[in-house]
Amino acid sequence: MTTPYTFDHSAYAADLQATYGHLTDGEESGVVVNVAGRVMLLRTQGKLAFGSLRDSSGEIQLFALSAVTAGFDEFVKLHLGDWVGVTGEVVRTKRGELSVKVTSWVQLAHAQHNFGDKWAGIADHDLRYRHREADLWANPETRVALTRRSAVVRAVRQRCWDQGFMEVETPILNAIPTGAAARPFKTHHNALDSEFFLRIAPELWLKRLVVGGYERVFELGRVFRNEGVSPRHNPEFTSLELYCAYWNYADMMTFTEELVAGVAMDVLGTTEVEYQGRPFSFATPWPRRTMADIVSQACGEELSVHTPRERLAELLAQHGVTAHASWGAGRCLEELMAETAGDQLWQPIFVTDFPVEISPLARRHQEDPELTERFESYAVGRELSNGFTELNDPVDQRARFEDQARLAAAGDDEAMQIDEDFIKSLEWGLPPTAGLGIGIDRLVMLIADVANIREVIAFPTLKPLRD
RNA sequence: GCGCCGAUAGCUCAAUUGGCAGAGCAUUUGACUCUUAAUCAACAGGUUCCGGGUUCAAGUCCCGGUCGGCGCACCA
Repeated sequence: MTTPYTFDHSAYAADLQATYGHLTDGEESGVVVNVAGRVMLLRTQGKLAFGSLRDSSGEIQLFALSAVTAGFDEFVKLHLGDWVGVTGEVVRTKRGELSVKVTSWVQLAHAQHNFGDKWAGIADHDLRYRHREADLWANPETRVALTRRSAVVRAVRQRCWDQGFMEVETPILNAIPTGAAARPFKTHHNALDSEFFLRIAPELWLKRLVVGGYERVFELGRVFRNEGVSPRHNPEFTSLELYCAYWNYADMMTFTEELVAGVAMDVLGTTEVEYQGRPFSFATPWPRRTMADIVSQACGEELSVHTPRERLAELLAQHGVTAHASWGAGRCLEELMAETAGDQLWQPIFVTDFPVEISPLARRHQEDPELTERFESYAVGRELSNGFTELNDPVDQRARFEDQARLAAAGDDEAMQIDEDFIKSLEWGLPPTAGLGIGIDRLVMLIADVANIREVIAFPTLKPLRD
């Protein structure tokens, strides 16, 4: 059967609901519209039929009568899920349902598979993720979450633009995976006969653009990390990275909280929400506390990066964590925070002043060379953003890379490699600069109030089916 | 990668102690001129995820595998 190549669409369901809300029971508007969508329910009653037409905006009832509707006998044989285009007058039925009284209609596409139980939808996660196109019709909350994701991305972009940041794109195929601590995906270019890695972060490229004179840049894009999959981790995810010349990390914290709270306002119209049943507020300003302060309070004793490593390792052991031989006091302090306080930081907070040992790209703190001017924001017990005053001293950067290389040699497969090109770029001169990274998927989870990252990714990474 | 749990009709789910594999919706057929998850009647629908094993008998018990969920690890 040949179906039409076009349809002269003139109205969306939600617009009709809004425009013709005033019609009283049994009233006819005299206005003829062309609507299209899927028939999600069909109730036939002899020579009458009522259908629920759903489009991207919402639903409107189709009201067909054998005396009025051309091809009525075929209309009532439509399958649930079929796409139809309908022409008819906007009316309200005697029983009060706003409807399009079908005069003519055309099947635009047939649905060979159903869209799940009309009440329960599709519950099977495997089916929902592998065939999101069906899930979107079967489970309205899926459409809400993914639509919200789009709104978040739009708001993030707009706010960055509004602050004078230029959107740029940097390589995804990299000879050296760097800019974060993670295992990369490896691939191969045939013509160049070279090994490439999918980027784990765009950080170093973006800083080179600041060296090049773009003072405010950002990139909103996919990064890839060859790590475990969990309700909070997808192997490919979207990050916002943003760099601003002449700012330090305190400036960037202010920017971060205003960006996130602003995006919540843009998308939800409020900063006060619930996440998984618990109240949560995006309202600014967010508290700022040093890592040492937080760990000290959690452990009930004064601790810092200057505390003897043995003491920190002892405390870690009390929490069932064995400090690896390669861990210095800085790494131990971070692990201790993760064990004692990290997952309890529900309301947004900036954790500041990270040890230099675990921050190879951040500039040393002006008041303590063992620390860096680095922050991470936490919300609902999870890391939301990461930022710092950028290290712009090529000599120190080389030393930091060399420390990383030693870790790699000791078996740390997430340690960074020495990137000579990047060091050379710093030799050309990076002005004082602050940088920021935000996990967009995690931000969307917060704003969409979902617990699983796959619910905010249209097609999450799944294991391919065999056979 | 490790542990726990799950997979039964197109969809959502039952099936007691190991004893004939079921319901609702969808599909098909019929009735019905204001339905709202319409209703009513009837027909049909199965490799119980896959492969082995135990047993007179396996959806159910055992072993192996596949995919998924959750937790741990890793990370954002």
